[in-house]
Amino acid sequence: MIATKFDPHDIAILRLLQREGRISINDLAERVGLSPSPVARRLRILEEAGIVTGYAALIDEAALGYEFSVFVSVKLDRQVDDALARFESAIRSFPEVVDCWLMTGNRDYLLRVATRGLADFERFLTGTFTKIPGVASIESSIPLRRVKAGLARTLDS
Amino acid sequence: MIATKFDPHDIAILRLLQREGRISINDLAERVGLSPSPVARRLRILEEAGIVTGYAALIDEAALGYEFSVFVSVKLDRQVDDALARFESAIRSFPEVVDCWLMTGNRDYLLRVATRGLADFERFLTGTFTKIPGVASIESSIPLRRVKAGLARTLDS
DNA sequence: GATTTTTTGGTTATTTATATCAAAAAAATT
DNA sequence: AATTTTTTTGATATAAATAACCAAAAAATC
Repeated sequence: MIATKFDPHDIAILRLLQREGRISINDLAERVGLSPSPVARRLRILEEAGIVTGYAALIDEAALGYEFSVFVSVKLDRQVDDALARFESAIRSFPEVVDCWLMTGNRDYLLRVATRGLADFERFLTGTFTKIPGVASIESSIPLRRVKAGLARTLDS
Repeated sequence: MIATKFDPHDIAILRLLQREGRISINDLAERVGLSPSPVARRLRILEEAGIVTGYAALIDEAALGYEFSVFVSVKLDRQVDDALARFESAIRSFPEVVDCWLMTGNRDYLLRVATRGLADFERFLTGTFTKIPGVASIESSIPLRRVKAGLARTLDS
């Protein structure tokens, strides 16, 4: 099932929903220059085709107290499928791990961990993270500030 | 204006909205065990207090063709405010840059760039990115696969 | 150029959101 | 401990949005 090509109306719909995920169909329709019916139908198709995978409320991490992020790069003992799968399964179960990528190069994973502060981070690292079997070494980098907060590529240009 | 403390109802509302950003107030109410009115009011307050900063449709990057991400770490010539501000302003204007952090340590910025492929990435790098004044050196790391896709810390635990 | 297919936009029934207010619950005061 | 005050809730009514249907228009195909 190859995704059929999007026309400019679809792009306009996606672009608006990327920034205003709770906008009404009526408002959407007005701003893309169509009537509500076709917009609702197009959106339903985009959802069913898996282009729009969901909707999320954006919540201020700092307001919740999770303003302290750390980038952690990880090296595993062995890089066989089994070891990767076990590591990834653990990662997915930790709410502290916000984002995680399998990397090329000399490090195996890059992830971002969000906690309430250095103390919480240490607790997570020593109490939980390093207990994952197969973790050979980790390297932490601490950001000062987020410059641009992205979910996915925006349809801006 | 300090954010007033959240009670369990607020947490439940935020948790659901984090995963189902377009859920109706009625459904929300049913699932948090309140009637619609107080849920609507609580949500409005959370929005006005800046806890909920917005809503976004989650769009499959791959379906749009932007399946190729690169992590780029950047070092600037100088680290004076002026240089940082100019760099960050440029970064914010590039839709290719999905995410960007100001870092401690020997590198100044860490960012993720999403493009259609290696060719597009090279075009962006040589044609756009390296033209930003003050960029001294860059280092690219290529991920194989995203293991966990995060927006922000989830309220799972 | 006629026919088929796709897309649109109007209509209506149903669902959802918003504003208001009285009752209940919680907190504060005496 | 009882009363007052404040806060939160839930019901109701009104307005708005959504979803399903269908005929008309546009686009594509032959």
